[in-house]
Amino acid sequence: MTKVTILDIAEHTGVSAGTVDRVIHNRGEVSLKTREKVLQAIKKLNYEPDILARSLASRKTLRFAALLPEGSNPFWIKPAEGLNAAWREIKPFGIAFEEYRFPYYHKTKFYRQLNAITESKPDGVVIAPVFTDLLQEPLQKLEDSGIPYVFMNTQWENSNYLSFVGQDSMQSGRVAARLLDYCIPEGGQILIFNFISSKGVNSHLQSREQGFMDYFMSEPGAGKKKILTINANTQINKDIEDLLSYHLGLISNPDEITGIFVTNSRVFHIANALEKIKQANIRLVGYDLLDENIRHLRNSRIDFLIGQKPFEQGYKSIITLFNAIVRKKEVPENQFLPIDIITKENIDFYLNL
Amino acid sequence: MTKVTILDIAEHTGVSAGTVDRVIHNRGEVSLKTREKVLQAIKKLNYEPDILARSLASRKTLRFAALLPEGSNPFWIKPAEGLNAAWREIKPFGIAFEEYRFPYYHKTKFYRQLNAITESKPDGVVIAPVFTDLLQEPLQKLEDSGIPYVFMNTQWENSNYLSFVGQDSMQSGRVAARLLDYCIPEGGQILIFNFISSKGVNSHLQSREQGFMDYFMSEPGAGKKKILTINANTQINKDIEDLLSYHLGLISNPDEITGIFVTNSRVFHIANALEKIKQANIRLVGYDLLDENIRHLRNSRIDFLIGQKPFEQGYKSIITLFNAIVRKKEVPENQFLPIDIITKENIDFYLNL
DNA sequence: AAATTTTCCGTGTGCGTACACGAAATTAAA
DNA sequence: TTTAATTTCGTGTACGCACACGGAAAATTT
Repeated sequence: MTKVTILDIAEHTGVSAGTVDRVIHNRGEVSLKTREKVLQAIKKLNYEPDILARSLASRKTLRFAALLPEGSNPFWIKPAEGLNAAWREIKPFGIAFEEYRFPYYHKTKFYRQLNAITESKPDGVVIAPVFTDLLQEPLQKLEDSGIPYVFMNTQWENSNYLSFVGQDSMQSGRVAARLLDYCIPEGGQILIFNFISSKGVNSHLQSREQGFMDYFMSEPGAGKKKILTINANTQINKDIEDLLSYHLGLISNPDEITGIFVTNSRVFHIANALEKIKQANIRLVGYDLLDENIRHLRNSRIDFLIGQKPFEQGYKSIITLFNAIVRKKEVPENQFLPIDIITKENIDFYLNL
Repeated sequence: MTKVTILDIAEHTGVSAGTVDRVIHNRGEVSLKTREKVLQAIKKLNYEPDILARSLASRKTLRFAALLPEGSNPFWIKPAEGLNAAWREIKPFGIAFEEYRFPYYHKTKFYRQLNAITESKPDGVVIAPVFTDLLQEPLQKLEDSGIPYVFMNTQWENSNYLSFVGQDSMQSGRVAARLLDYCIPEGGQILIFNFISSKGVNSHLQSREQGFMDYFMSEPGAGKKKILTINANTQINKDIEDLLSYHLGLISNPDEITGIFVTNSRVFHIANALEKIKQANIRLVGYDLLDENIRHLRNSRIDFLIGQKPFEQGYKSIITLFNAIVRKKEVPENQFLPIDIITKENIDFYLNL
């Protein structure tokens, strides 16, 4: 039960190791006849190359690149850590890795960096496609060079990505809906709060909202709750407070609103505002384990956070490239990460994911 | 910025590769003076061995073993898959792996298998210590042989395990409590249902119950709910139905019980019984993604399941051995996996974890 | 001082694969 | 048929490390 090597199948075929190597790598210079014989022997002896010896002997180093926002945006710290953690593991296999960052809202630099990546001709790319308009052309250039790329966190349908690693946005909205539905009594009113931005991409916010609405449309018995949506284009505390006060005041009975769903990680702004305008007893659900959100979850001003496993998004993206390119495995087109429901009680176990 | 090899530090020290190799492996036959010089050079040049070349050159294969219940118990299928998935990844490094199984309730065979493992003198072991009494002695034999072992799923404090991979049972009880607390109105009554067994180990059931109770003791405003505990030593449908009917009947107002917490994966029994005795509108929380539980979650007879990431438990246990033994890394003493909160809406993303 | 032992160290080979180089075999051109 | 041009294949070396073997140097004994 010893390991089958390249020499075994050379012997078995009556040729030399070099020849076998040539057919394995499709490097030509082998007659069709012997080529067939070698291939048969490979199948028969069930040979599979030793990945260790392979990358030891191969002098060339593969280069991976990643395009993602700068760490100044707190959400993007974890994915970067995941990328690098995965890289450390595959580094011994002769993989180089370079990050290309851009300021979160800076569309121009995003495209510039993407082109820079294409020009550097890496062997694989991870992209967080924060901006999706005008993505067609630079992405096409990548594809023309035959460079595979993985989408991380956000998806861009109209393209031939190798794999997508992230969350099912619409379904995460349904999860949020379920939680609020359980938490608040019949007749309660629910607020959806969208922090939209003219500069960034908001498509996943829409998906989340839609999933949320879907739930209340389809779940039997849940339709009795009224739902109100606010789209806000501000992050200024005072504005948010006023906005909330106004909408809470609109309702005849101010106690009626009993739940708020914030469709992104800015939920801490709402928590702050609710505290300021002295509104307790409103269930609050939002996204992501930012420090400020964690704080509010711990002191119960936020009730649920939905986690996206940002670290794993990065980790898995790199591993996907590795599996596809080095191990030559099939990789799934979509890798949906779990939609984590996080409370004060279980948050400690999600902090590094 | 090229890679530092054993030859680089040999040159730098003025000795040969063989000598460097001897000090790296503490194989003696090196004078104290040159030994020091080599060690300094290693530090200075920041040398770290190439794990690929290392395991390629090393002829010896390490052997890992795992002790866990048979797959006839549905819970233990996933951990076994995780073990094997991890093994496939590290197999190229010359790792062999053997499973030792035992019938879930068969204490004698458990110990017999544990001793068999010890006698086979593996290089690392994963143990699911389902039975903890009398564990002292066979475990001591393992330790005397200097064989490191990882606890999977269950912990056994009184021992020098390398690492524990599993869930914080008590905290998971708190999570369950939080969920029921949110779901049911003030004045509602809650039932804790323990499926105890005279044959198996119940310690984590106790922890879960205690965490559950703790929550209601400490969380402000939550204490207003009455809590009742049932310990059942049966898995016969009729018995369970009678038991539930009886306790539901005990209460003056039968509608008062609005939540049931089942402390293990047998929650499907309760779901079945509730259906049989025509009790809807009772929130039900339990553990683990068994097929029957999933079914009930999907048709809303179970509201929340708490997931333990059984696949990852297996996966991480093997990887932990690998990191400790092959990569010679520090491994954390306790590796608590997330306490997943699972509903109908997000279950699809947890099925393989 | 020679003989013996002990300590210390260098050399060489192999792990399984990649790839360059050149030789042999085949085919095409003369 | 001879020679040149191609095609096809074998050999050798390298990747970074582990380990066996044996030899030189030092320490110890006669």
